[in-house]
Amino acid sequence: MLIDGEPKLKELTSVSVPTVRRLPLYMTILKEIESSSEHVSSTLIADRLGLEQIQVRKDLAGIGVTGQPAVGFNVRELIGAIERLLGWDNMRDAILVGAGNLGQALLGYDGFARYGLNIVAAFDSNPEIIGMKIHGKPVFDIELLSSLTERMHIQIGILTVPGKVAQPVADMLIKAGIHAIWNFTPVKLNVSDNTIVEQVDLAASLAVLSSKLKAANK
Amino acid sequence: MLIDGEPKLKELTSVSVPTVRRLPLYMTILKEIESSSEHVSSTLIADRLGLEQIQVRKDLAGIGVTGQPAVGFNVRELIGAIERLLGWDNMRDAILVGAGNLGQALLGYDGFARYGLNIVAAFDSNPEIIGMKIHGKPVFDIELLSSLTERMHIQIGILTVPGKVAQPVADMLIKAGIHAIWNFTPVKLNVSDNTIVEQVDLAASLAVLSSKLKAANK
DNA sequence: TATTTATCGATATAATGGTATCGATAACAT
DNA sequence: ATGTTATCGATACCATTATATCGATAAATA
Repeated sequence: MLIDGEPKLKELTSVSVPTVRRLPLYMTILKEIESSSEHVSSTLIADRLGLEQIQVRKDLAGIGVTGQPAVGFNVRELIGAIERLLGWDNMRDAILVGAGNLGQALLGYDGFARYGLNIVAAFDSNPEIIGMKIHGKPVFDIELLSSLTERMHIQIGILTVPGKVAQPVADMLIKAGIHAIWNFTPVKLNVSDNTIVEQVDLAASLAVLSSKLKAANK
Repeated sequence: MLIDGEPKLKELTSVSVPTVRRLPLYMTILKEIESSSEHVSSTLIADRLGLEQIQVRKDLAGIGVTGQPAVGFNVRELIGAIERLLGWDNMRDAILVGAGNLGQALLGYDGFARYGLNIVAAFDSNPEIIGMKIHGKPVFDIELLSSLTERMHIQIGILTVPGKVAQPVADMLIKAGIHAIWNFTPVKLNVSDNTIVEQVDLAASLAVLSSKLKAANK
């Protein structure tokens, strides 16, 4: 509930989730043209991404940058604004729990650096991989999770364990001081309000694909 | 544009994407309780998933099943309806292109069978892995893509190649008769209207996580 | 210099998706 | 038998997101 007389700070009116999800797309375009031109129009960005100019303009207005009529937006200013908003300007450390197939793939994905994400270590319960290095990252016994994470003040945990243990491992993460869980398991996690959970839902994505294909085959 | 007198067939009014994305969640619950009870209420499903009863009821109404007041929905009927809508009732074959880190992880993910998806083979250009079997799936030279895919009448292609080659490989897939591309690259693909592209956008997901974390740290 | 064009921002409108209300039904308990 | 409770479906309402319109600005061109 919003109290009426309260000052509505620009900083507090958060950008909408759909907008945030599009920001990385904009970033890709911006990085591409950064070297070749100083300004960019909403039309150009929209065309490259198959979006509407208006939507792009509104998104950019939402993150607080203003363009110049007949000129466009300053590319470097845009990049800076998006990086700041997404926290890509300074690296964030993360740990990964569950170094199975998917976990190992994520450990080997070097694209995260571009997004300001640095996976410092992995944890697992399988004695066969504990002690190993996977793509250069050490794999520790999950029993050590709490002490290491707390000491390093890590806030982000990437959850790639089997679904059956997702909830208990999530509980461990939270106890260890993790504030944000990037959840690759298909399990709906039960967490308190001050923990952020972002779900990567492959099943949902596949469902959309399947239903469209089914509809097209009719 | 909808002509006024036209009959509005129930079959053609497609279910909304947000609804489709929730169907796999419902499925999980339904499978869990299938053996223990014959009916299920929207309240129960909603509670388990942290959703609203009304939303669940509306979704289920949308896919064409009706419940019984004071009783609930028939579990098996629901399962059947969702499976049919998503095409999970009969297996769909798919091929995967790009057997790198992520590709190998997906090849090893046995959960897809539950979603009616069967990856029959992988393709890559790296001579070191061509000819190998990864998690039991053969890896072929990408040059063979067209002939094999066409002969097997495969419709779904999973794209896990590096971003730089995403577009040309997508073109190859389409030429080979693929109708639906599950795109794990961060590249916006340019395809004709009759090709379905479903994007798995990790960057978008991470962006949401980051921005929420940033907001929480304020 | 005047005109055209590309572009923006502000405001208004439309579409979509989510939520609330309420009457009806059937199981269960009194 | 009657009342209470859980549940559904239909309708109405609200919130969010996307799109359209239009006047203003500045660059480019005639």
